[in-house]
Amino acid sequence: MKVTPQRLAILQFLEGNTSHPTAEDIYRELKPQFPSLSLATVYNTLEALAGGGELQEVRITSNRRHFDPNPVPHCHFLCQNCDAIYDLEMWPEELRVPCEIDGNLILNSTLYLYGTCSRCRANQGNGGGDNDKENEPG
Amino acid sequence: MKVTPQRLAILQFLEGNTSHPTAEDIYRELKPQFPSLSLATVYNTLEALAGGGELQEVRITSNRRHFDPNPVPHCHFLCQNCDAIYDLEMWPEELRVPCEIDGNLILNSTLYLYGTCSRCRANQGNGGGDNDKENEPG
DNA sequence: GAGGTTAATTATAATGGTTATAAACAAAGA
DNA sequence: TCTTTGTTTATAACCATTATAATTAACCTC
Repeated sequence: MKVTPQRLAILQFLEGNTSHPTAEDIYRELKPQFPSLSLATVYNTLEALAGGGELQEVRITSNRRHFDPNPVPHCHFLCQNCDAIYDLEMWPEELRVPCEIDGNLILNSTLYLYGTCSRCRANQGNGGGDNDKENEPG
Repeated sequence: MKVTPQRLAILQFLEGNTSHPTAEDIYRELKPQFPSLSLATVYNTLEALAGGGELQEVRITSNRRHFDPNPVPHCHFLCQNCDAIYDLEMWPEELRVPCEIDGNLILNSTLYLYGTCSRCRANQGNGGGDNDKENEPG
């Protein structure tokens, strides 16, 4: 796997990033610095990194793939009010892989939670708006 | 919500069905008995039933929605060898909803497992083929 | 460094599951 | 039976993702 400026830029953008961006998000962010960057390159790079276990895909929403540079198993929480995706460190004991359940060999697992995040709960309690889709977590 | 022959047929097809069909699967199965049936009707009906909590969507594969008539929380297991989806009754204690984690209100959750099913493990042990995509469970 | 091989990047077209649309139709109640 | 209202149907649109093929750049060897 060759080292290219595009791949370095994508890796650098993802490093420590907890916003769970989509390929499109990454493309939009890097395009100004990399006018020649192609969306296909972003997809190719993410595919390669995910395949190598260096990041995980997050399929918590119906129609988009998000990406998380943290490869350690943890669960993801989608706030259905503001659409933000949060990392939660909780991970059930039963899901330590590899393991065996009813004769099946379990090699991998995903755990997605849905509800209302603490920030939105506070806003709603204060009589704030119902649907703060812009208020992503910091 | 009106009772129509199409909806009854879809409900009847799903009742007790553990094969986790897609909308397309249901459409293909029912089309012979219902020549006028439209794929859009299948989607509409599934959407309505899922919204009413009478069945659950299973988004265990990358690009297709599967449906499960069993609304009780349980986890889903995809065999990456034969592509079959199995129900597993295991459900971690921590995932009983509603609950609260780090101040977030959790209302719903999904748990997907990936690996090799017992049937494929047995086949592989016997020197059988690697990729029995046709061998769906009975 | 220069040359050659091989893989990556790019722009763009194609894919395909799902959703939207609007007209035709049928269920349920009066 | 009539009317209203929601449903079905066929089809077009949507849009995230993938495939394609030509161009370009990384990396190895000399």
